[in-house]
Amino acid sequence: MQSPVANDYQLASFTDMTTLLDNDELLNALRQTGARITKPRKLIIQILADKGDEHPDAMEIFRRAVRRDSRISLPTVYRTLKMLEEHGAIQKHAFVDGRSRYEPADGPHHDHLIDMDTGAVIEFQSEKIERLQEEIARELGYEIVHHRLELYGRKTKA
Amino acid sequence: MQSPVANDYQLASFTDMTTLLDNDELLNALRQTGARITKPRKLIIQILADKGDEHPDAMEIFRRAVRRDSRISLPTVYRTLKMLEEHGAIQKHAFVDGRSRYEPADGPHHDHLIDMDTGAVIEFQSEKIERLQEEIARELGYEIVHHRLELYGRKTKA
DNA sequence: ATGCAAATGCAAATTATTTGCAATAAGGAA
DNA sequence: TTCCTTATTGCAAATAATTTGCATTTGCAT
Ligand SMILES: [Mn+2]
Ligand SMILES: [Mn+2]
Ligand SMILES: [Zn+2]
Ligand SMILES: [Zn+2]
Repeated sequence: MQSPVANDYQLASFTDMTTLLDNDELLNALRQTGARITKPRKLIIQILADKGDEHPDAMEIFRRAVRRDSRISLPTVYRTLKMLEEHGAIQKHAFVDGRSRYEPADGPHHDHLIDMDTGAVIEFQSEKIERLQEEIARELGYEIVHHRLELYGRKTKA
Repeated sequence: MQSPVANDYQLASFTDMTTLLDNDELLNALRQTGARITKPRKLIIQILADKGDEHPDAMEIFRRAVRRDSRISLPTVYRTLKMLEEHGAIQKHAFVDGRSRYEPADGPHHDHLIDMDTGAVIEFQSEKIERLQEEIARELGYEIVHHRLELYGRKTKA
């Protein structure tokens, strides 16, 4: 089962810094930019930090938020997500299914494998692939600003 | 300028089979499925086969079609594109900019590098990356059905 | 406590794509 | 060729995700 050479990739399960996002680190940073720390914002940030099922979309975040404060609105969820993304605190992914999904931007870079049957999102990282991408871009005369790598597949049966 | 080892990737400029798509091959295949070869369909297939600027979106295809027959409609363009995609004759890509873009599905697999300044789409292929993807999926217990790899970057200055 | 700009909620707008439906036309039969 | 059936079309309206206008509320510096 173990390959002769060290594995290139690894499952992206980082150290559990569950509460890193909502801890005042971010709130203070936001305050610094002149942004106001409102109740809806704190709530949304908390929800994103709660590593439940990963990569929720805006509607799912909205649902979870409503549970805790029914006065929140969907536009505010979108506005807050955009703000957090511009601040670099979260990342937005658009998988093939339409909606955008979000995740905290702490932890190292990784890409995704989507289970086509269950919708599950599995994270992985491959230094080799990252390097090859850089190399390819460089030889084409380009500098990569960002990239998108998604594998869509099904569990191997048996 | 040439690297010491053979290049893994290569620019995806295949043999120029410009008229492969619209030649009766496809039309007959479609006829076989019971589909009718209508004027709008022939037109759209021609447009896709005319390798002009690559990866046009539905609206662009619609514009080009209107030039040759002003009676065509946008829904018909979408319907025809969907049909061709289901038939495997074309591929649909959704880059970060929203709209979906289409290209004939002849030629070998390749991925894309998008010039963030000009919007230009550069094709490339890397056997190594493809292999690594397979390997990663396999070790995670998955079989890849399809994938998406897009590099977004800018021309290296100087 | 006050005041004001930033943020919110609601309704309406956007954008890309899809769908309902009556009219048209493809193409096999006669 | 002409007929006939039914797939396909064009148009208008519907979707679905996300965004925006605006009057009202709220954070927070004074
Ligand atoms: Mn992730
Ligand atoms: Mn291509
Ligand atoms: Zn990556
Ligand atoms: Zn590929």
